Amino acid sequence: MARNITTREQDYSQWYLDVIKAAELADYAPVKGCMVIRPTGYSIWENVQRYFDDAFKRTGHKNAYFPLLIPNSFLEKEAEHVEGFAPECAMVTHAGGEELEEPFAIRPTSETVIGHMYSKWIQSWRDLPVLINQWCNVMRWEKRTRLFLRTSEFLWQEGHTAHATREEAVEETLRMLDVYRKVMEEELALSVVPGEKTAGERFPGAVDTYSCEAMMSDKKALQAGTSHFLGQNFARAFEIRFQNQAGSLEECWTTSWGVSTRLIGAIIMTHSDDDGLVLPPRVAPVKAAILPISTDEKVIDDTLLPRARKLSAQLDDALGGLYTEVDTRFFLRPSDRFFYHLQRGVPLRLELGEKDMKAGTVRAVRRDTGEKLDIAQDALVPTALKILEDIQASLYSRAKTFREDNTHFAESYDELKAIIEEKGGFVEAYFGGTQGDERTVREETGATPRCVPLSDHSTGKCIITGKEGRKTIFARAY
RNA sequence: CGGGACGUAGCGCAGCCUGGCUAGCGUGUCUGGUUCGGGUCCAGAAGGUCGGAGGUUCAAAUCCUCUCGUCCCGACCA
Repeated sequence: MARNITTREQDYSQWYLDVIKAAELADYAPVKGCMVIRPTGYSIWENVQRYFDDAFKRTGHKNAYFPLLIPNSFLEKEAEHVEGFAPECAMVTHAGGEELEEPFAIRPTSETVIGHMYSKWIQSWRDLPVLINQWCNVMRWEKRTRLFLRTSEFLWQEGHTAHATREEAVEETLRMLDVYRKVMEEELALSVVPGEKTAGERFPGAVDTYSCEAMMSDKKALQAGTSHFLGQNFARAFEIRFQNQAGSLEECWTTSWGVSTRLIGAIIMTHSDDDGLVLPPRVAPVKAAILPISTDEKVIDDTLLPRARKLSAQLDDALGGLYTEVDTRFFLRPSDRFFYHLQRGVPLRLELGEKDMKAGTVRAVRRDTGEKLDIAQDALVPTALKILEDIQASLYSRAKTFREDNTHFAESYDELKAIIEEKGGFVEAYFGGTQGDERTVREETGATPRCVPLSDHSTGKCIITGKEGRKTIFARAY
């Protein structure tokens, strides 16, 4: 057992922080609530980014960049938006040694500037749809922060689209939600429930908000990504209008959607164990670590290292990138080197020792299960690829099973209370209440409505009001 | 922002109540030896203006005041 990591049972929050520290994913910055994303953590983000970015491009979106500073007046143009974000905005009041006439907000999200620009760019129905995404940092002055899950500054992607019709915009909102779901499941091995947010959980300024809700290994929910149908709210506020084919002016229908570095927190809390980080191969910066093992310098130089390097090159070739690492730190004992890769979540460790050279094999050890097998060196590449795929698949199915096993149905409010208190996890129940009812549930149970799953259209008697309600998932959330 | 706790070596802590040798311990780091296929063992060494400022005192890590910051629980949130 890792002696530098608190067990999940002892203290889940501490475990989470210990895992991050041991894997050197991030560190605290000198500014309150901010973090430094260290190279290993950033590499994970780059992988995550690439999968999403590819998916956005395939659905016709292009990247652009909008400025960090937003005139304060912009935020005030949309009533709900300003109410939602003003309290957590950092403002720039001075520049060039002078007080500014109008303060600038450091963007908490970019609907407003982008809306402003769209109003200039969009004139005609021929200009639509506009499908733009940006990768950037945003700042929200949160009261309580936690590495990756909630930091004052975070990295994310925000897609902003404008359409001619309501139907198109709704379709886009749901399309991107599904893109999120797919990437999260297939690449990050997260099991998520796509659904619609209730009124109390809606994005400020949105007509409808959708999210992908994931379950962490402590059974708490984490909103892993959101997609908003903004209706004509922002188009109205920023005068994003187009002339239709009949020649009259219409307001656009807009959407926005985002995923952030929070996803790294989701990956950590979904897959890792008490020994440290466990990464799905598809997001791991190093998919396989190759460790030549010997104390004999001559053996190392003459046979082990050349072979290790060759295997590494072959594997990189097959993986289509620099995803393997030859660990040449012979000044460490093998067990210390094992431990190093173990805590960094390297999915596959390949040991190459004198015994292996004699037998013509490589000792492969899986991070997720600890399972060891000896692979013929000739067959290493296809076998390693297969194992990596298997790790990816089994991490996903483990996450899915865990989520399903910890999802319960409540017939009544009392039952919901009992499940939240005793078992935790997701609780499905019919709900058709108001925002006030949502608040009551939160105050009395600590749980909030996470989403109304898209896959379940059933209706039933609301556990609070007794009227008709939709199947809704409640959980305590991050 | 409300309630609670805490700032002492990179990290984790003891010492403080009841002021007083050269401020300790674990771990990590460095050196030498030993060991070496899932965190060896032994020896030695480096590393601290005790969060900061002010005060009380012959004397402050310890007592008092202020201040900055962190963590936990709530409210708010990707």
